[in-house]
Amino acid sequence: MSIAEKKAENKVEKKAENKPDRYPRLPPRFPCARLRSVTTKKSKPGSAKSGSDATGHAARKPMSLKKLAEHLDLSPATVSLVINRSSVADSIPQDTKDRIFAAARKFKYRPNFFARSLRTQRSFTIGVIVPEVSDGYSASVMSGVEDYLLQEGYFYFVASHRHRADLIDEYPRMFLERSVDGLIAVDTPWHLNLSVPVVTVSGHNDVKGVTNIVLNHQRAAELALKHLFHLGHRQIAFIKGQEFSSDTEVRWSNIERVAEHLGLTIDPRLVTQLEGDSPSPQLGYMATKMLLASGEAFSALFSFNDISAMGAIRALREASLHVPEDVSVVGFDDIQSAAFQNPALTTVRQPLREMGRAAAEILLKRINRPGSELHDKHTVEPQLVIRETTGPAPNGRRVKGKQRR
Amino acid sequence: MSIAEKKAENKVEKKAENKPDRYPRLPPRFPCARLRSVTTKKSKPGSAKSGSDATGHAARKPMSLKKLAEHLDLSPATVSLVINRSSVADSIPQDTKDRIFAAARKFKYRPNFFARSLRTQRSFTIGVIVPEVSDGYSASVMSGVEDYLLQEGYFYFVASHRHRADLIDEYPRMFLERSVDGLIAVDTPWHLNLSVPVVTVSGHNDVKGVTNIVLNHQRAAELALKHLFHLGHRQIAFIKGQEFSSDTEVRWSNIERVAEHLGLTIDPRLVTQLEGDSPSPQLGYMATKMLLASGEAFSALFSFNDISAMGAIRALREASLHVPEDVSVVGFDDIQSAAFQNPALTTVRQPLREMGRAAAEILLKRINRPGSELHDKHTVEPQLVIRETTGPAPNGRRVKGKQRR
DNA sequence: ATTGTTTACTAAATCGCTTTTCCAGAGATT
DNA sequence: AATCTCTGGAAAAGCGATTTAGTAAACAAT
Repeated sequence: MSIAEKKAENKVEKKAENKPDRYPRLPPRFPCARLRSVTTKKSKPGSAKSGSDATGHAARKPMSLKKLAEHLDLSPATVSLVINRSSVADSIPQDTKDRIFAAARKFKYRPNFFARSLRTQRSFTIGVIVPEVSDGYSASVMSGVEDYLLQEGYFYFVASHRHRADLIDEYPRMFLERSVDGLIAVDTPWHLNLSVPVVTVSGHNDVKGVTNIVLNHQRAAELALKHLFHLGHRQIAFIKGQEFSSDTEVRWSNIERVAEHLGLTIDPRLVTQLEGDSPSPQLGYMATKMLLASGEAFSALFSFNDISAMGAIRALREASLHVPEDVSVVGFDDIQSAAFQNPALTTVRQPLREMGRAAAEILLKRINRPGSELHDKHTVEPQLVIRETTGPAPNGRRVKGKQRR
Repeated sequence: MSIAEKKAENKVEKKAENKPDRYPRLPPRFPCARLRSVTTKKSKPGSAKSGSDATGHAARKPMSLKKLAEHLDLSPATVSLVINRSSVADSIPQDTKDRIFAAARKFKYRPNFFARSLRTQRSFTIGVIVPEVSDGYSASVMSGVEDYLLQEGYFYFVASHRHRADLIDEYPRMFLERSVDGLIAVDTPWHLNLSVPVVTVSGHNDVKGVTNIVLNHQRAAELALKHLFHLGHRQIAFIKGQEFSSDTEVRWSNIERVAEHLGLTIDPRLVTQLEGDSPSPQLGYMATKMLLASGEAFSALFSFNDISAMGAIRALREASLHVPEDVSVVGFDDIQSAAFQNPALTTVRQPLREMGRAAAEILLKRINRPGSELHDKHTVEPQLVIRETTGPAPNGRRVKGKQRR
């Protein structure tokens, strides 16, 4: 056959151009998306020209497997097998492999993602659904998710449902249509039992097949309430999370339980709830206004999150109450700016980034080892960060209003 | 032919099952990703079972075009043409079309995304590159981007480069490998000239083929400086943005220009810069410490963003300086919590969400009408939000330290 | 009766890759 | 000499669509 002859030619050629630079390292089975997979070696980021040329050229005629094989006088099958480091290619001499890698590198060959995904039924993409990207909570979690995902060669889609029930239903379907390999739902009520692995962050519904990453809420409640209790606070007000927030219920029931253990009675008149889905402190401000309007006395306030605590503090100040002299305030989350509030916010820290990372890690594990037994819960620990918004309860343990009982 | 016979049969069948519910509306050419495209009609979100069944079933055997065609006794070509509302299908009787839509609906047919993208070379996906997802600036912009994108049936990938030059180079390439239809770069220096449309938000490099969405920085500088000037401030300190932040330079040069117009001289000793890429107020705190350590007098401080302004205020307070009595502070961005600082922050608002939306809109326009002339700049207007951190300059126009000149 | 024109579809060629199956030749073994 | 086992690779069947270039049948017009 003429192929044999041509191959001989090629071998000569090959020796001439046999540069020692190897084909970029690829992951075991799926080269596409790894970091640094095909770095152009010395293009200075500063030089617009090099970028322009490099990509302009590559984009004009993206090398296909077939053309590459043709050029090498090999079949596409062989090239594919070698490039994917299939064990079937074990019998192929290093020589040939080197030629293949060299050519791939030379022509900047990159497998077409769609073709590949079409064949393999894998997208190396996962879907992340959050209430709102620009919300600090979701964003922190996503940051952790991304961290792990990109490192593992996965990309992710994001969709914000903004608490619209129809979207909470719709987006997962759309993700599925796009053939994501898995889903992460952040702070989103979850009911669906999908055909791909799902991990939630702060999801509390027990749906079979989904893993929930959750905070140890009992511990969180203990940290906050014991802290206040030891400072002498007995009349404690609470701002619960919004109805739709998936942590609201669990958090609250744990607070109730811990309060009982401590012998603290929770006055229902000192409990309010955030209403509305704005990510601004406004909601906490409103809730606190209501608390104050009720005329009930309280010396401490435990708010659902830091953002609402900020609003609460403003409301207190407007009522001429000093924090923490008159009222102590404890937030939740420990967002970046908590430490820089005036006064700096005492808060219960959630390791949001770590939770995101864990979610991604567990998800990929489930995707890649479908057999492994799945734990339906992964718990992380909160941490109390004491700053300036909490202090000893004022004498008489209340700030104003009539004394109860 | 037997096909004709079978068709006749089918027509009878059709009349029997001809429900008036139409196949979900599809976009002109590409049905896949539109919102609400295939909503299951009355599955209550609350019912786990319905979700489970619906998707469990659909996932088991996703209907393919071929099988659908087979079932209809038509060729895949016909079905495809009809479903995509191709004009070639104009000659097909409404009757048949209805049958097709009905069947598609009945079997929940959804075209395989990869197969389709493979053929059409379009992914209906765009890549968004940001410094860091969990940074408020990026997140707000992304929120706007997402808004428009999802509404138009596009999805997006996110990647955070965290200011690593190699990633700034790498991620766009990875996006390209994934065949995104376009790219949005947020607050990221941009040099590449890619084969797909690119829009930057706050990018200031003139790369041909990329559209920059930018703030009117001259106006922003005017708003802030005139405000301070009219309050009597003459010794104004500045915190510039980080070296790597793409707005830093433009913002600063505009401040210089406007200051000159106003007859304000900027004392180089009153200019510091944020260092490090933490998204916390810490950076502004450090910068202000240095400002204070220099011993130079100033009665106002214009900070690069709200986050750093928070840190600055804390540093000032620690130095026993009152805001705004001793020093007025102006931030930038108007993030959600700015209004809830204590005191509430005066700041220059950037319409970040709108900028993101505009970026997405312009990008899609360029993707879908490649011919249209492209404007390389789209400017949006800032707005001064006066709150509590600015006030009249103290007598003598300085707070402490030796008087200059 | 022949020639257009519609009408209503279909065949078949991709898109670019993966992967199983097969196969020819070389060397080793019986 | 016949059989076996490696080696080194090729063929081909998909994956699930899109889309161009037809084509048979029906009808109309000349």
